[in-house]
Amino acid sequence: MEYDFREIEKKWQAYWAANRTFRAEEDPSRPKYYVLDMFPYPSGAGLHVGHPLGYIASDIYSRYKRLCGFNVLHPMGYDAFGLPAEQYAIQTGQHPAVTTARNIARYREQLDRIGFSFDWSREIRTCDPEYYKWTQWAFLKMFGSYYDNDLQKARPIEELTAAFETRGTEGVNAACSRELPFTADRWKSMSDREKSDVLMNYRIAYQGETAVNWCPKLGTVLANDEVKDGYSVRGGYPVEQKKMTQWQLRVSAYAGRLLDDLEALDWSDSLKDMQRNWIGRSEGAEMVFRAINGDAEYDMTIFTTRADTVFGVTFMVLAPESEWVEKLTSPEQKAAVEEYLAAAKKKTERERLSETRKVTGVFSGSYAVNPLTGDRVPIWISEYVLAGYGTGAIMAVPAHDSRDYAFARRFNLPIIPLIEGCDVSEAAFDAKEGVMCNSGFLNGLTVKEAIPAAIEYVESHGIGRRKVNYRLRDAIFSRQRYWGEPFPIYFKDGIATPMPFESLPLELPEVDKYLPTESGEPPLGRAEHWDVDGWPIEKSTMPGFAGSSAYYLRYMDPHNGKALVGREANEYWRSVDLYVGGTEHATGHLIYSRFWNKFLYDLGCVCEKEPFRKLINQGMIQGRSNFVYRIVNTNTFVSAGLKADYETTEIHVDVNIVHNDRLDLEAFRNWMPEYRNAEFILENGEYVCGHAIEKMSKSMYNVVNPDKVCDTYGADTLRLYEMFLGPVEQSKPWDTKGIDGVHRFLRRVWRLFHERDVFTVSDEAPTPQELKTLHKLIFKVKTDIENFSFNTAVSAFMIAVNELYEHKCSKRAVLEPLVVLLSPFAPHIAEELWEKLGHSGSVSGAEFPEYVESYTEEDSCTYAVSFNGKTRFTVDLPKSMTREEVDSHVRGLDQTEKYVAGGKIVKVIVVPGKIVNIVVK
RNA sequence: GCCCGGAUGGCGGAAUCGGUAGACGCGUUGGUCUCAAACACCAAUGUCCGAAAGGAUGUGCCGGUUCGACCCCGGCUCCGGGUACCA
Repeated sequence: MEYDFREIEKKWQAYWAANRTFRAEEDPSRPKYYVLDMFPYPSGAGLHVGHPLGYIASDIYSRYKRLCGFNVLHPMGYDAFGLPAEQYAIQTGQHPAVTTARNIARYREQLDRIGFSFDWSREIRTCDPEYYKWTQWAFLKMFGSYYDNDLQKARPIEELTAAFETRGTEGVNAACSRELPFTADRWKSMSDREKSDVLMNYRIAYQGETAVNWCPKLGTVLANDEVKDGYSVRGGYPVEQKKMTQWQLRVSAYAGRLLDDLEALDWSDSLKDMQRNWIGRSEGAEMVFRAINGDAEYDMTIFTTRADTVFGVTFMVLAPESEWVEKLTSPEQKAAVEEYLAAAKKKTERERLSETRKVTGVFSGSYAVNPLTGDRVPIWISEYVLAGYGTGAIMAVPAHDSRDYAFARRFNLPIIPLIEGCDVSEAAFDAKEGVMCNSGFLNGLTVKEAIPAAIEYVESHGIGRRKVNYRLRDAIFSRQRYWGEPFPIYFKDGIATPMPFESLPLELPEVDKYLPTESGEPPLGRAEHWDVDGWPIEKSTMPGFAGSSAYYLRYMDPHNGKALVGREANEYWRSVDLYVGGTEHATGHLIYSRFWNKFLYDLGCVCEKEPFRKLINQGMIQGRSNFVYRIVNTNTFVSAGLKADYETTEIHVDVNIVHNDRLDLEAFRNWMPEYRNAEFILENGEYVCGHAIEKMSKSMYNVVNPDKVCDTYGADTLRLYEMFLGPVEQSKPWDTKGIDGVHRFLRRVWRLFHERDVFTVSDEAPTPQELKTLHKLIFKVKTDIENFSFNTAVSAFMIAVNELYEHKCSKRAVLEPLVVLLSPFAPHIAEELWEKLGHSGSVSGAEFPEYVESYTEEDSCTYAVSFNGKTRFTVDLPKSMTREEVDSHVRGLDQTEKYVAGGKIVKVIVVPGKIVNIVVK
């Protein structure tokens, strides 16, 4: 019987489904292990061979953990709300729910063919009302909470209201958008509307005006991580800055904890670094400068990390969007300032970025008083100061900050050097080193001493205070789109009012079109009866990251109608032990999810501080594109080797009609009507295509479908090959060159169990040699899986099987453990062989073979003999030999004499089991 | 600019602790089987010199530590990722 992978794979996939082999149940008698993949967005294009890479790795790990006796939770679901389905709906009028369901069915079919051990009974979809009920629930909880900076945790907003009733903002240390102190009497005199506005300043989910990334083409706002280089990540449309009122999540309140708790996580250093940079902690001081505009005077606070340079302040700068701009513009400068603001406002985010380092600015007409020197310095307005960071105003020290330096040069402002011997004639001296001068009481101190000394002075003189700032901004949480979770909020007399928990889910209403309304409202503005007792319901929907922020919790208890996750299920599964996914989520999903989890932790809803204990980032599988070269203005195509002789256009050609870079001419003519009559200029009778490594995408015609690989080679070959390609973490192009080798290996495994196509295993006792092969493999596979080094594990299988094959070993005592070892990697063939070995039930119920060290021990060991560091020959010696015995043995060898040749042995170095190094003089 | 990775044969990649560099697979070449092809199997395969034995050389570049360096240290070059007026 030949290795018929088609039959075998179909048979066992059906078996797993029918027997619910991978169903997980809470079982306190067994240790748990939770393996999670980042769930996919089901796009219309289906899966390509790059998508399953991480799923295969996590599946191998899950199956391995099962063999080790763990109760493994390994679920899968779909991140089903999102832009592409909505845009497709706009074009075709088809309801996104319909296309999404269709795409999910297709994904499921493709996933099933690869033989994953998912527990499908726990499947979730973020667009399912029974699921997004809990997304809405969490939002309402955030709406009903504030962040207490003293306790460092979220608390019910009622506690804050109670504090306001008795003492106003006195002694309240809560995260807020802006500090607006008031007394208890003032609070009591406020209208409901005013109170609502005040509370919005503190809620963890709040509505507030802020500069947002507005994408006109998509008609929606976007979060910072959804914008890259001034374009939307989805779609690639230009994005501009705009001031708008939006729902936001006070993620910034958690910045410190998000940073500190990173330490204990088993994540790669590079990913932790990305998050650290994104959170961007910087230690410094807030300092108050007296600002004077004619007769009016104000206390203006700035933030600096270089309090030591305050003696070198020669001007101040405000962000164009800063609220100080209005107060500090003098009548004489009003026209100039307004012109500058208008020009700045008109620029798109992209223009602002492309004009990086181009210095612009305008004088406000006001002055500030340096609190340490009493000097009056001018206040300017410039784009290089950001409204969203610090206080939106800075003290400028051109001698020691290159941005301030560029500005000072451009507008001829004075530059005062503060460090002995530094040269500021050409550039600023940014380094935090040297000895201070021109700095009053700081003179003579090094910079490292001066910074704390300056802060201490400032604090003790009431000029300012120590302050830690974070770069991390609050997340903009509303999108002007249809296909997302509706907000369970309505506006009663204009006051944002939560809908009761019992009314959830608030289901997405039907609309006639998926476009904004004529008056510019989001698509939900088209819904009929989108109100509560006549009060309008919020018309924005939640962003993509809402549904993916707590999905790992829902898998623990997916059918619970009373809670996101029941206490018992949560205390058993706790958190994800292993999370596998791409680095593209480093500053998005992985921040939001950690924030969301911490919030639920504060509420006592979950028992772990962090959602994902260990994280593996799988690399991307890139496409390998092929090109043909059309001679300009003809329908003639010239082979790659000859294209230099012609003027040609490079055209992507479908990689599925190219084999080993040779074009299938007939298939090409049939590919598209315009190539029907194509002519070719061949080399050696073949058309050779050009190639390049690019992102795998439909438009590059380089997409390889896993179904096709399963058809020709089988799922087990696909799984092994994707692992064999290289380290999981590494990005690599999909290149089918080596796939035959992997397939050959599986056929060889099959033949190990068969003699002339008849299943044959013997009960003979294995030889020491065979036991050694087996136990070396057990050890290697175990350590490789635990280190996520699947490529070397596959190599180890190949070596072991080659050795067994050479000795025609068909002994049960060797082959049975081999099947178990192989089962995480190639589960279908393993199940089939396991059954043939006489077992009933799945191999996943077997035990991982125990490694016996004594079988692999060598009685002799090989020494490599080197002279002056260069290895010359090797010698096998008994392991029992002592260092001295090896020494004298090697000295006495014939070969040794040859290499000593006239010289004298100075030193012999013996490293047990490794090498003998002989130094000759 | 700043932060983090990486660079090893014709190719993908091994070498997990400073100890025989190039495992394993692909490709290539030669051979066995076959009427032939496919499949399978065997052998060779870093580079240079040599018929061979053997020798020289070799992990991006320059230098250092060490008996010994792909690995550690210092200085570069190039490539990839993140981030970008964050005061």
